[in-house]
Amino acid sequence: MSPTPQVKRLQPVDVSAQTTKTRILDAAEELFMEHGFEATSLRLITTAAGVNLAAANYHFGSKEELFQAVLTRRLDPMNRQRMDLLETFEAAAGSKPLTCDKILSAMFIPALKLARDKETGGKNFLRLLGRAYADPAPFIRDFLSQQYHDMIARFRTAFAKALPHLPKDELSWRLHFVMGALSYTLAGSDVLKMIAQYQPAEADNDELLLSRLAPFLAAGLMAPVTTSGSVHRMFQESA
Amino acid sequence: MSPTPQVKRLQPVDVSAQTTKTRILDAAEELFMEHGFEATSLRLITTAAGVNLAAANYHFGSKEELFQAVLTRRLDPMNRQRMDLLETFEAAAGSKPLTCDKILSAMFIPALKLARDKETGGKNFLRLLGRAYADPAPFIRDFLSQQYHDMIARFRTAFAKALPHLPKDELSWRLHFVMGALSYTLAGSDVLKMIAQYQPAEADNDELLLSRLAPFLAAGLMAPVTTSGSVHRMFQESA
DNA sequence: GCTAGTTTCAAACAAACGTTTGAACTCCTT
DNA sequence: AAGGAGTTCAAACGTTTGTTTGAAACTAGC
Repeated sequence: MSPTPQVKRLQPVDVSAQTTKTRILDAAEELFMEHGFEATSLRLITTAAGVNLAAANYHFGSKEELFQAVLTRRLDPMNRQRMDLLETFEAAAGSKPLTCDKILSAMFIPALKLARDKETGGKNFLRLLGRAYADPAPFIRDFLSQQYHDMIARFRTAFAKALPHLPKDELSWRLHFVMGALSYTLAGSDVLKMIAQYQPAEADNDELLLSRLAPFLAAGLMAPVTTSGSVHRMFQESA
Repeated sequence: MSPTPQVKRLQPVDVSAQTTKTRILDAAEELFMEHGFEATSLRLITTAAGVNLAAANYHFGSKEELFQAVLTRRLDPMNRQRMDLLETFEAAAGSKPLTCDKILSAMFIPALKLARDKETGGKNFLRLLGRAYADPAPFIRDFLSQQYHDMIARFRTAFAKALPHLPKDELSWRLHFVMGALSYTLAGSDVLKMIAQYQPAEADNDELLLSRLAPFLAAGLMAPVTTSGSVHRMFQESA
């Protein structure tokens, strides 16, 4: 009846073997992505991971801490890569300011690397990240704003050098739009069908997707500053 | 003991008086916005509305149907206004194609009207809409894609006329980015603090917010088409 | 002023939730 | 081989969830 105890270990020293902890993380990553935080139960996660229900609380403490662990696992290295890459670009450019495209590529390339390196996990994570960005739960928003704080500050100063004519507050807004469009695009993948019915084969190709997003955002960042009240004027005319 | 029955009716014919149904809708709009769909219980909604718990199921059938009713109440008229306004602009322009700014304003102005007309409900709804756009729940995504279908199709042809040089699939992507940035910006309001710490007083001013978003998006829409593989090249260089 | 139809109400329903518990089991050290 | 820390397990905990129920309250029409 006992499950063949004479088999001592099939892969005895494989450190990267699917431990209970990583099995939970992987399953949670996929399910949180698919259904969101609230709609995903620990029972669903542990069943998908093939582990006992109590293992989730044992290894991570609570459901919220598990969610944060899922995010940290990949977000932390990715943001570090982004800052490192930006620094590399700046060092290569010497005293000259970087172009917007170059700075944007420092944001996008680590995301692309993540999407292609790990076969399934990477793409799942980017989608999960995009959705977490829009989640109203305070503990998610607080966690993300803390995780992103350094990276955003770093890129803001880089963009400020690239766009010296732009007022500081205007730059902050545009940076906000950039992060929004990026998150939303990553989270998409089915709202996407609503607008772009063409070439469904490329819908899964994150690289082509970001190669279209980058020029769009670069142009937006470099747009001339509008005189305030122009939309207000438009509104008055048509009301 | 009875609540002053001799007062026949204070506002006897006020059709817009707070009926149970609209009280539930108003409370649900605010609470769904604040906590999301899954994290908002019917008990929370009915308590906030000051009505009995069973009233929600009695008037709307289920929680999902209540959510859809909340969305339809304002989304339907807003999208109709958007299409009407676009038609007005096109009629005024005669045979000449509209500018991107003009088309974008046809998208934004009805949203602005909604945000300012009804004191609190409007802003709540825009935020709720932005969050619903990122919600993974299938019934929400299906509902929204159906609600937006006609409007998106209408604006796509308008943009196609304004940007005849743009390939059709490229336009679809950019339209996707526009909707994403718009939704995300409307949903923001606290992720916002993460990036734009300046002028917190204007953080609540949707008009100024959209007046900054519109030029950003117009520039993105009019960006030159990039040769494919440029991001791929960037990636290869830095890897 | 009674009746038929609509709405409100308190109470209960089964199901699912996150978390805890204490015993069983595994594996490494001594 | 024994012991002990680390891990897994089935079972149960108390809440909370969306929804249903049947009686009470209300609002008309005749």
